[in-house]
Amino acid sequence: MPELPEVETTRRHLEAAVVGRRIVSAEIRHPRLARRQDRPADFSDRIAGRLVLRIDRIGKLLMKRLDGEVTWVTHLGMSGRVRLVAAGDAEEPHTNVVVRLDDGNEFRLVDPRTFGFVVALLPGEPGEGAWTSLGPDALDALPTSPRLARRLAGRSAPIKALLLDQGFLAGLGNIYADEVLFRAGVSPHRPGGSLSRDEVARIRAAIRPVLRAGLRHGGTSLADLAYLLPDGRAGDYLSRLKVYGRAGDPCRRCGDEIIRTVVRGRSTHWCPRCQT
DNA sequence: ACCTCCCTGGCC
DNA sequence: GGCCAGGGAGGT
Repeated sequence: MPELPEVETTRRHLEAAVVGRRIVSAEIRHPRLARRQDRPADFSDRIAGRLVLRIDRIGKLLMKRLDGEVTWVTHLGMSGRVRLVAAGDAEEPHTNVVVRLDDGNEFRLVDPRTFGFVVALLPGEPGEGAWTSLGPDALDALPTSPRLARRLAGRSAPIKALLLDQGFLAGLGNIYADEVLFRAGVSPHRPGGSLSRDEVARIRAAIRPVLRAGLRHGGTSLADLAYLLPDGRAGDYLSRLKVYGRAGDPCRRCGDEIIRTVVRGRSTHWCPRCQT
């Protein structure tokens, strides 16, 4: 599923292919994808004819900066992926947003479960971070460990839940949160406020290497191939995962069995021997 | 802090 | 035919 490494991989593909292009037209095929726009028709009206100046990523959000101070925001939800193809190419099912560019290519948002969305924001409208009060980006703005420790102090929620909370830290999802906690050697069930300074430092130190490793491999495409790169290739970080999806398999470090528990309704994979 | 909902494909 | 996957919003 699209978490920070998958969104960043997508961003890099888009940056290479879309920056400098002008948007010819945009079409929302599935109205639910425009649910964050006050008036759904605004999306097409606001981005048509505009030049793509830059593409940023904040947490799991893609922010396309257009001329006229318009920002086109895309969130992939949990089943969304971007396809970048020639306009005439056959369309996959669940192609819910189509944006035509002036070079004959199309940006297509394919999202079976429609948890993703697009929105076009004008200056002064609530932008990045406004709807969820997004925390610092886990890759680009990772707080120092004393700072993280301060923000964890007094928190009774399990650390896994805090890592998934986009207001606490933006970008981690279920896969990479489990991988970070394994690398740090910390149990996902530990209350945030119970972590020692050293444990916080280990978690902090694990975050960027785990995200960068995912990034190097083009992200994680699970067996369902819900996530693919914009050119249709699969990311291959799946085979490198240490705990996610490996319940019942031996821990790659100690050989004990990886177990699956549930934290806040989310499946959680960890090694009870390596993570305390 | 907890629950429910949204939504569809894949699997048993 | 029912359950599961889960990011995020909303309600209590």
